[in-house]
Amino acid sequence: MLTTAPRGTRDILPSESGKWRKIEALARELCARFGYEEIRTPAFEHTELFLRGIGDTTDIVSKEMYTMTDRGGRSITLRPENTAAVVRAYLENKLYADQGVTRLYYIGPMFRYDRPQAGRFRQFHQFGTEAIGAKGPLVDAEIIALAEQYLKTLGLTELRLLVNSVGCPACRPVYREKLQAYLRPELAHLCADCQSRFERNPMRILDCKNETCRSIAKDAPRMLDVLCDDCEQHFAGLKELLTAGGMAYEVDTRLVRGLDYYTKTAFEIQYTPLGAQSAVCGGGRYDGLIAECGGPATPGIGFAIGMERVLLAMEQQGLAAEDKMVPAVFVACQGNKAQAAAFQLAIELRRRGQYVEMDVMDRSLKAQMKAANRCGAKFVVLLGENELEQGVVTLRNMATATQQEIALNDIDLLLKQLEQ
RNA sequence: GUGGCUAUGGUGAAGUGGUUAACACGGCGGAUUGUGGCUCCGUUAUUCGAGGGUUCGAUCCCCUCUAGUCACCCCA
Repeated sequence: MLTTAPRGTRDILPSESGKWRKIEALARELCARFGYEEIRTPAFEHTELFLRGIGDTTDIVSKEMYTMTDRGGRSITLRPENTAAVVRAYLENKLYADQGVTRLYYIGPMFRYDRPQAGRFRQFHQFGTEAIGAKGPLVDAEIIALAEQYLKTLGLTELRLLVNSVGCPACRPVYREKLQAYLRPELAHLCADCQSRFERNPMRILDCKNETCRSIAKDAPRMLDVLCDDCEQHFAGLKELLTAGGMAYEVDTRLVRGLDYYTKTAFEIQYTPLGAQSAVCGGGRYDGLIAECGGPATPGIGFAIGMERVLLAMEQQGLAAEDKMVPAVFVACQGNKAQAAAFQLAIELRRRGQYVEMDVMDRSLKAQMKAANRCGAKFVVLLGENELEQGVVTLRNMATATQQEIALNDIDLLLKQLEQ
């Protein structure tokens, strides 16, 4: 127990953290290009925020949240996703006063009490963006472009962009009734899950994998046929922009997101070889969320990308290469006095900006040379009793196996030689 | 939350109801006097995920737990 991380969590070790820095750096760079600025919100929020924001009948809220009472008697919850929290911060800090649209991004851990599986963790990391304040399809397209560009720039292929419209408060209830009317005669034949979905969220029945449910749902009315004029125009506009932007997409009328706040645009980017956890990016529009949280009626749209899944996909495609840091020089020494002098030299070189390796285990010179070779150091500075007496240092070029002596106090010359 | 499979050293793994748990990589030390990469030699698991049980005896059999993995579910 003491030596085991909690279920569904994992350590990101030095051998992997380089990959993380790489994909995080690209996220930041791309966001900068698109004008999105970073926001960092707390890892936990008042439970109420998620109940209201995400919807208390959703799976995420009803069975996957890490909720606890703090010592002050407040119910707090580790964030299972970050859109609700960003909206809260947006309202609390009155960011709407700044300008028309507020473009934000975040990178950080999320928490869901799920059964762990490849690509599914209890603590996982999302890179997400939110554009709050614009209602037209242009932001939708912009944000989809950002997500797509991110995944493609990482080198991923075999990506599928799925889009759909889930309607709005004007047309969704109409659709919901139509769908229920269609399904009602077959209700008894649906699987247990779908029977409970019938009242709660009938649209989810459409993407049930149960065969009977599938065949029943096959000819069900489609949301797209019932969209109100506003939603229909919005969706048409989005498709046009996606095409204009050179983004290949598929309309998936069954695409339903699991969070209640979505309206109009819903989209997902899949990396199909990942199997059951193929959804690498999910997002959509949430025009009602901000009002639901007590703010002025304000439209918004965003997406979230699962970093662990991105890394998995990259690994599968052999893209997980990372550049290892190579020291400019390895300072090797022999003897106590020489060790002190070598330490002094190493510290000075580091002050001057060099990556310097040095043995700290009193190992033999031979062992130090081996270590120098292994870490890929281009040079070794050798400082033994002989050198110390003469006030010099032996500089060995590891590739050519040539050596020269340099005055111990001539750091500038040493640095110059290291440049070669 | 449901079902299936799995669990041996730092890593990849072989193995058997019975006195010493293969092999490979890696690590460490060495192959004359202060020096790497190749080669060679030595060394590196009182222990087989944890806890119980069966047995004269279990890493190999049974149970429970824990963890991983796959499918469902859910989602990123």
